[in-house]
Amino acid sequence: MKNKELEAQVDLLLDRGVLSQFFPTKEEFRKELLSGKKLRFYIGADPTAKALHLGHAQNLLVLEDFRKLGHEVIFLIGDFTGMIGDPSDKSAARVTQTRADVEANFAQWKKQTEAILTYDDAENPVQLKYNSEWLGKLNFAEVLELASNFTVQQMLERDMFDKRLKEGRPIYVHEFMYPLMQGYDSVAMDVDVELCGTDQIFNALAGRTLMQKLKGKDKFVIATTLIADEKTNMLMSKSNGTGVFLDLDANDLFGAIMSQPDGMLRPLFIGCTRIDIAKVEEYMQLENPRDAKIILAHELVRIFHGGEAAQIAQENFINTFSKKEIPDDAPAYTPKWVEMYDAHENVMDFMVSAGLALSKGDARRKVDQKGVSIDGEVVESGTMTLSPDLHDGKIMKVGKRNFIKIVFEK
RNA sequence: GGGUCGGUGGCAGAGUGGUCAAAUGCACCUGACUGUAAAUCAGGCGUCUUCGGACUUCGGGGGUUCAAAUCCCUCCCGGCCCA
Repeated sequence: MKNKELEAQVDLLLDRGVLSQFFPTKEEFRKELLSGKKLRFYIGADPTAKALHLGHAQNLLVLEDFRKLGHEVIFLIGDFTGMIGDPSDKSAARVTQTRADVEANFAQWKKQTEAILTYDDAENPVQLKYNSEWLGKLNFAEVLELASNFTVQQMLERDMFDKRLKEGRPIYVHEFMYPLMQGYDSVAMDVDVELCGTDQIFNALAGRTLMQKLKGKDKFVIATTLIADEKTNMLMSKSNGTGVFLDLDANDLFGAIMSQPDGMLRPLFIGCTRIDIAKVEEYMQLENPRDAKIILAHELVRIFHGGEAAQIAQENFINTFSKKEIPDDAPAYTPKWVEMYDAHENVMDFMVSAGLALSKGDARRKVDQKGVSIDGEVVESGTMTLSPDLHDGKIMKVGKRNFIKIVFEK
């Protein structure tokens, strides 16, 4: 009886569509999961940014799923590997981070992931580890020993290196070490399963090799799909303008989801929510994709900020964008008194000091382009001064989504 | 060690004495259109401005010139090839 139930849960997870590649095979992994053994899973991330994004969230949700199945799970902070940088781009290769940077970043991460990872479970909490703990202790001889398990040709098989070689771009020797380090993480933690994105398979397999050679153990590598637009195959990323970071507040997160291209809908539903697949397909059939997007946005905000926040964010969004109403929770800002002119700031200065424009020039441009309005009335001149009589309590709108309430001191 | 090419705006990448605040693409901003978007179209995208212009930018420093991203010197950094 119990087995049937487990089997159903395992299959639900394996077949959802988030997990796309299994090493050695999906069947063997499934068998292992059903064997009743408690497995040790891990997923790693380099703390190179202040905020995690939805791609991380997708993978962490899977980690949590396995935790709920009773397995031991480790969230590995790659503080050591982060100092070298995954060789995905050259600039990252030379960023060195201090211990303080790493810790500051991770403090943010923890806050961002508390909604999806259970750090405080009494029986089986998500464990945190830092890979500097073991990587920092290896001496040169040990590193050489590790390196002797691989050939240069094997390293060159990695697409990234191959591509760079062909393009005549540099490959630094220490970058070859990256897969080695990530691989050693597996050995040091003696894990049974590594979860990663498909872009990390090469590194994870290096760990599989090391596990076999050093421990005589077969590590599973389970890769999640990267979140990508179904129509264009464009990855969700900051540089494509579709990156969604987990440090957004409820309103901004809602808006960020709503501004995703339609092709991102299904991947996000599948990867970043646990809404039933059949239900997801139902949503995908809705006549207006916007409605499905609202459901998605609502669900994601609910996951990260709670149900109430999701409701409010949704109402704000509909009022602000669909009905073009002005949100009533706009942050307030007080115009400064300018002694020299014996008056309050003009519109441009106000925009700059309230953070609505980067510079006075930027403010001027926005006004010239009719992008600034106060209570729905377009501001024609940037030199118009704000006065308590005319503007107190009114809402200034800059662009489509930036609002500030003008509040004078009484 | 030798040779050679190079370091330009958030990124990629033109420009090689004045017409350069520096083409173009991406990213970004504003407007129009929409389903919020995407796509498309229009405009913008160093700072300040009394809108005439002023000021600061092309790896660092120094120089030549009426005039330098562009020429020279020097330092720093990198690619490629040969050894």
